[in-house]
Amino acid sequence: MKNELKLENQLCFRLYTASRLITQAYHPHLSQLGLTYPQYLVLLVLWEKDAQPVNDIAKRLYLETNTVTPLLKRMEADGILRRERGADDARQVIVSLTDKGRALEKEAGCIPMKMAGAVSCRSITEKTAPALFQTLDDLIHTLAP
Amino acid sequence: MKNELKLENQLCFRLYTASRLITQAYHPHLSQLGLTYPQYLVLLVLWEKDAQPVNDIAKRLYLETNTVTPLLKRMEADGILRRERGADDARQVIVSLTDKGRALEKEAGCIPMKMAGAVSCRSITEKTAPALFQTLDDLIHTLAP
DNA sequence: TACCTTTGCATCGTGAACGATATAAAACGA
DNA sequence: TCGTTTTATATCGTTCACGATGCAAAGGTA
Repeated sequence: MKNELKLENQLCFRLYTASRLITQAYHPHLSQLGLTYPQYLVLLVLWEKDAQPVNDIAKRLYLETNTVTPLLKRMEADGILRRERGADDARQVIVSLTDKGRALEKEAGCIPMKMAGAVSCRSITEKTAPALFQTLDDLIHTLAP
Repeated sequence: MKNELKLENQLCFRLYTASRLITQAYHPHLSQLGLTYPQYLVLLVLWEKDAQPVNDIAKRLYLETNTVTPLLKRMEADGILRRERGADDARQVIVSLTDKGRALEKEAGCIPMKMAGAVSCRSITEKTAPALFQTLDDLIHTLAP
């Protein structure tokens, strides 16, 4: 068979697998807080800047609103955030953290350190991480619509 | 807020995003063949070696059988492969390509080249790809159960 | 042989992803 | 102002992922 059709030669499969495995590694820490990984990402965005329209959150995560809307609804049902029609623009829905949502920030504070331990390996060090980040950012910007 | 809780500093978010975007880039080529990306991965495994038990395919893709089984059933319904109980071990289900499944290999042959063009950017070249592959493999082997 | 554990696969429920499509508000142009 | 287009979000259907659990065949062990 053609060499390019071998699993081992595929960048995409590596990214797909690495992404899934690292998300799985987050799971025990996040489920303690009652969160999924995509929900955690939404919180990262809102902790940086509260009260954003759906579209801004979606763009930040490179997701579509048809993915984010149900996600936000579940989080609203869990009492983590509020969804309110925009006052100036009635098309927008502004997403804001509740007290519970803000409180989760402190509880989540320890997660990055725990994860840094989990992913540490020969190839990813303080020294090599910046180049890896740069490569992935480059790839993302090349592919982003 | 803590610096580690910023989206920009997260390896996982980059992998998650890069994986989704590159899978989206595959979509137009795969949908022409009536395939999804995970289905394409299954075919990559079977094109390398036909007639494998479910478990071998799942392990190769770092997936669980509860993900792979429905995937294989859909592909069987599409006439791409066959699922048959193992003769020697009746617990196993052996997955084999049909003529249609084998024929898809030729049609898919051009996909890797097309994708290579799509992901080519400053950071990913013939020169830098091996190091990136090595890093991702290292990460995968660190995280794999 | 009878019991027990392991193995291989499947079923179920939930939560993403995402293409296609719908709906209403806002913006714009004749 | 009225009709048209754009924008912001939502709905729907299908396909993954995956934790939890079920079940039957195989493989020990007493």
